[in-house]
Order: sequence, then structure tokens, then C-alpha cells
Amino acid sequence: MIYRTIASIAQRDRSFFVSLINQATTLSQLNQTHAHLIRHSITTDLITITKLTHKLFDFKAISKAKNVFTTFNKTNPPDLFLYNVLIRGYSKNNLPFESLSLYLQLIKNTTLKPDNFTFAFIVSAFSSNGYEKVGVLIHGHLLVSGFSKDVFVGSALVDMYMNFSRISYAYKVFDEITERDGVLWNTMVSGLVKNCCFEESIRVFRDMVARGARFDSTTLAVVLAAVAELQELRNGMSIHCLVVKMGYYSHEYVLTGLISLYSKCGDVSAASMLFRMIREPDLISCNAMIAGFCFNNENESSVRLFRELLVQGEKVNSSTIVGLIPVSCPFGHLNLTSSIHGFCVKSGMVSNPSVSTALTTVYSRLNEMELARRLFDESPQKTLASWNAMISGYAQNGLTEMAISLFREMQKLDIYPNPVTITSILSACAQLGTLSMGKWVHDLIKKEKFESNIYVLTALVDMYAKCGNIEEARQVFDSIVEKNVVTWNAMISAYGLHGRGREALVLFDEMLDSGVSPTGVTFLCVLYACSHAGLVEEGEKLFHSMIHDHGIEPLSEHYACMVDLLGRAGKLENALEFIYRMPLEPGAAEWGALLGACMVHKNIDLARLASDKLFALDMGSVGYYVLLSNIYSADRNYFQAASVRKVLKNKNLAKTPGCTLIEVNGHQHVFTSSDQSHPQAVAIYAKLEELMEKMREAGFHAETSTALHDVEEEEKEMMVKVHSEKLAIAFGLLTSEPGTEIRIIKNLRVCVDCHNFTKFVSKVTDRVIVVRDANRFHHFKDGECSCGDHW
DNA sequence: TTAGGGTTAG
Repeated sequence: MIYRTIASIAQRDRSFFVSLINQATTLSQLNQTHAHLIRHSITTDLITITKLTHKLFDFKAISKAKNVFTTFNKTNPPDLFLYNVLIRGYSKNNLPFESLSLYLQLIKNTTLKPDNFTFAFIVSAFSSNGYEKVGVLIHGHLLVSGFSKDVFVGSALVDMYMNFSRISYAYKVFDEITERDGVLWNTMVSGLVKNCCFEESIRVFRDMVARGARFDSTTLAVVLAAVAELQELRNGMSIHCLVVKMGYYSHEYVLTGLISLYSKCGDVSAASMLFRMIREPDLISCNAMIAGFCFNNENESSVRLFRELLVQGEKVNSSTIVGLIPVSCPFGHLNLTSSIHGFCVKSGMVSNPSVSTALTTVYSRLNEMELARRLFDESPQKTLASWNAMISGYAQNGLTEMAISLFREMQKLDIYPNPVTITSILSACAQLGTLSMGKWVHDLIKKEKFESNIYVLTALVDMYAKCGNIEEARQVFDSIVEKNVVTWNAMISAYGLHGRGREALVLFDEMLDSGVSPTGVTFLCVLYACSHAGLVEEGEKLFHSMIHDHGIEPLSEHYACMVDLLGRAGKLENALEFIYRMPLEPGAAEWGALLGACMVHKNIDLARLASDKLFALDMGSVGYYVLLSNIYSADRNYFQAASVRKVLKNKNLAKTPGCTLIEVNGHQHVFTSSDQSHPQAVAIYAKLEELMEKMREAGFHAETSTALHDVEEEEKEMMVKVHSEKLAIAFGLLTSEPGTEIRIIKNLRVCVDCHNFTKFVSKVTDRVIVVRDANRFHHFKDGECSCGDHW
């Protein structure tokens, strides 16, 4: 009887205090309630204490929560629920190791057994902090305890692996769970979107719908983001229909998702119509619209909406700024960017990592790398995206060494790369032609399980092709299940690069059969392939088909490509006629292509015409002057050649020094013209002399060995100089086994003399020599070159 | 629910 009274009082007190705790809206209110608890000696009631701890964590009063727990723990044993509250509380407050120590305490010092909540919380504690190894360890633990098929735990695991870009691991977990709920599906879909696997995320979403899984507007919003990113209007419209059908049209955030979808698909009027449907647009929908205007080059509208926000006294956020920065416009807008930059500095927003990353990106696209680097260096919080922006900026502007050295710096700091980083690094490897590093990155891709990312795979195909290993490129290409148009383009251009035009054409047809629509770039790739293989008729047909069958308007690049095709094949007059007939004003690309063809086919008159046009356009880039000078030299017109070089000198334009790279045992050796600096220089020159001797015996003589007395000093020097590729080849012969392939990379176009020399060497040494020059690959074998002597 | 980082042609 007495007992019952005490118990019921305690019960009444508990309900009273629990409701007090629940009602607390500020920390000080909660503190007052806590004081009451102490006064009434209710600090030993498990349920009340659990509630209090939970609430303290919500108010981020972490040390206080810890105190409450420790005090309780001295006199009473906590139950699993309380442990879970603490593990979750620490996790939510970004203190993963506190969570971990509680978890360890739980399993070591108590008889309690962790349940699915425990594991879900502890996994999520380690899913966003870069402590991947701990996360994997916990995964091991829960596997043993048999919780890996639990849908709560599974969702946490999928989220964790997605955050580490371990997509295949996430799939493994996902696949093993048979009873999937909406949260698990949603985690999977949004994880794929987070990792930029957009196609895949849509596929999973469709699967989810097909299996009748319930989805809510959150899922729709995520899928809308993926479709927007891919700019797939048709897919987007079908989701739009779904939105209408499910009655989510009144959800503002779904409308916002649709706004960005239509914006990214270029239908800015549909976007602004949807925007007007929102009665009271909040900051988020305004941000979407601002970004939408900006994406479609409607900078005035964008800035106007931004001003309206400011006038209304609305506090803009980082998203507003990022949307306002015209990242999507590759050219111009430096003024707009710098005025936004100014605003960011004044308002302090420049220290926001997203804002500074966006600014870094724009400066990179404008090739303002110093400004970009300064922003990067000064940003206090560097996210993975900031590193990626800087690395890709370097890679895209040809500063490949900078890209790679920054990547190494990142690795030293133990920052994990993601598929975006890898893609940029592969592009740098491709440009540099460093096969050894490229292979190393390939291993990294396997290790990190990035093999399901289409960007990574496409960049890998390109890397192998540009590093000379076309067979490996094809193997990677064949392994890709869902190829997009860029993947096809990469492989087609790979064949073009290696002079294998027929294979490029076959692949182009396969692409059409597979249902992928070609783009303007596809035609550039396949036209170049024709051009480098002398397939004139095929190229002309393709050009016609591009316009009439595929409805693609040719750009200046396409016309230049046709000039190249005709010119390279020796049809110089046709090329000139083509230029005169083209509907666009011919520019540097067209005349430059013609000039290049004149070099190969030794047509001085046409060369003069082409170069006059080029210089009149004030497009006198160094390369064109050198080309013209070489054409005169080849014709033994040394006086004219020298005068062209004099113009170069007067204009203060420096010729890019030629250099050749060769990799031996993973080490790169770079040679310049007449280079003496290599440790093995003596042996290299001896080898070269031996080869030259053989060559002379066989009746070859260098094209430039005559009439030196007519030549100006500088010109003479240039001709006597030993070009870097000869040195690299001699070195390659010295350092590699007989019969093995020699691969070299030259930064400029190979000259006629060196081309002949290499042919000869391939014959007398019985070696295959693969040369990558500025334009393409040459495979020398048995005295012949794959380029068929016009390049 | 909004934003920032990546692949192909020259």
C-alpha cells in the first residue's frame, strides 16, 4: 500500500517533469527544470534523465549532458536506450570519437547488447568526417552481430559509403537488404546524386517506382536535381507529370526543383512561369531563379532579382551568391564576377567555401589562375570541392604539373580524392602523356571503387589513348556498360589520333546503332579521324550528313576541319575553294589549317596567301610564323625564312622551345634541342652518331645539310641543332631491351627530317617507335609511318 | 527544396 503511493507520486512527478523538459524552448528554461529535478531528488529516474539528456544535446549543451549522464551512472545502471541517446547526441554534434568511446564502454563494461539503433547512430557518427577506416571497422562489428540486413542500419551504411564515394560498397549493402523502405531507397538515390552518378540515380529511382516502393516529395526533389544536372528535358517532364499526379504541385520545394530543372534545360521562361506560381517566394526559390537566369545568360534579370532581395532587406546567403556567379559562361563577365567578388569581400561571404570555390572556378575559366590560386590559398576552410576546383582549373588551362603537384599536396594532407578529383588528374596525365602515372591512377580507381563513374571511365579511355596505349583504351571502353556520347567521342577521337580512321568510322556507326545521338563534337572527332587517315570522300559524306540527317549547324571548327581534310589529302585548291564558299567569315582556324597543309604539300604561293590572311586577322600566333618560315626553309628560300623569323623577333614573340619526353622505368626524361645536360649525354651522342653513320651509308642525308652559306646565323644554328626527339630516341635505344617499343612525346609537330630519321631507325633497329606530337600519334615500324607521310 | 568541383574536338 505504502509502496504503491510512493510509486504513484514518482509516476506523477515523472510525467510532470518530462512534460516540463519537453516544453523547454531555451537552454535556460531547461536549466531551470534541471534545478527542479535536483531539488526534488529526481536525478535517479532513468526515464526523466534520458529525456533530459536528449534535450540537452538538442540545445548543444554537450558537457552538461555528459555531466548528467556521469552523475546518474554513479548510482544507477543506464539502459541501452540512454546509451543510444548519448551515442546519437555526440554524433549529431559532430563528436564521433565521443560516440565511439561510449559505444566501447557499452560493449566492454556492461552486459547490454547494442541494437539496430546503436549501430545506426554509431555508423552515422563516422559517415561524414572522413574517418573511413573507423566506419569500416564498425561495419565489421555489426556484421558479426548480425545487423547488416537491418534496414535502419543499412540506410546508415549506404549513406556512409556514399559519403566516402564507395559506391560499390553502398550497393553491396543495399543489395543484401530485402525489405527496403522509402528511406533506404531515398538514401541510395540521393547518395548516387551526391556522387554525380546521375544516370544511375535515375535508373534506381525508376526501379524503385517499378517495385511499388513508396516515395515522397523529397525523393522527387533529389531525382529532379539529377535530371536537371543531365539536362534531360524529356525525363524531367515525365517526373513533372509524376509531381502533378501525386499532388505535390503545391509543395514549394518541388516547384523549386522544377525551376532549376527547366533553367538547366534552357527553358528559362517555363522556369520563371513556375516561379510566378509561388505566391510568396522564399529565399530558396529566389536562389533557384537567380541561378536559372544566370545559367541562361540572362545576367540582367539575375542581378535585378538579387537587388530586389537586398532592397527588401532579405538576408542573402551563400547559395544566392553562388547562383549569381556566372560559372556557366566560359567567356567574359569578368566585370560582373569582380563586382560580386567585391560584394563578397565586403559582406565577409568570401570566406564561405562554396562562394570562394565558385569564384575560383570562374577565375579559372577566364584563365586568371593567379587570382584563382589567391582565393584558394586564402580560403580558411578548404572543402574537397575547393581542391577540385583548383586542380581542374590547372588541368584545364594546361598547367598540368601544377595540377599534379597540388594533388600530391592533397594526398600528403590525407584528403581523400573523389571521382571528380580523379577525372581532373587523368586529364592532366593525358595531356602530359605520363603513362606510368596514368596506370597508377587506374590502380587507385580500382582500389577506391570508382569504376562505376562514367566521367572517370571516359577520362581513363582518353588517358590511355593519349599516352599511346590504344588497345588498353579500347579495353576500358568495351568494359563500360552505359556509354554516353562523350565516351563514344573519346574513343572515336582516340582512333583518329592514331591514324586509324576506318576503325573510327566503324565505331561511329556502332554508336548510331546503339541509339546515342551524335553531337557537334562527335562530328569533329570523326572528321578529324578521316582527315588523319586521308579518307576524303567519307569525310565529305559525313559533313553533309551532319547538316542534313542530324540537323547540326556546322561551326567554324567544322569548316576548319574540312579544310584540313582536303588540304592534308593534297587537294589544296579544293580546300581554298571550300574556304571561299563557306557561309561564315573564314577565321584563323581555316587559314591555319590551309597553311599547315601547304607545309606538307610544299605550296609556297598558297602558303603566302594563307599567312597573309592570318596576319591580317592579327592572329599571328607564334606557331603560324614558324610554320611559314619552315615552308620557306623547306623550299631553300632561306632569305624569306629568315625575314619571317625577324618579324617574330620584332614582335617579341618567342618560339616555344621544342622538347621531347621519354619515360624509362617510370622516370621521365626530358630533352631539348642539342641538349647536353643529361648524365648519359656522351653515350647518347655516340649512339646518335652511330645511327647517322648507318643512315649516310644507306644513302640518306638530312634535308638541311646543304646551302648553309645562304643562311643567317640564327637560322643556321637551328638547322645544325640536333632536335630533341633524336636524342630521346637514342636514349630510348640505349636504355631498353632490344625488340621493345619506344614511346616518346614531342610538344611540337615533328619536322620532316626527324620523321625520316625515325622511319630509318625503326627499320635498322627493328623497333616500333611511337611518337606523340602536338597533333597526333605516329607509329613507326619497319621504315614506315602510320600517318602515311602527311601529318 | 536552392549553390560550388569532373570526361570528348582544336
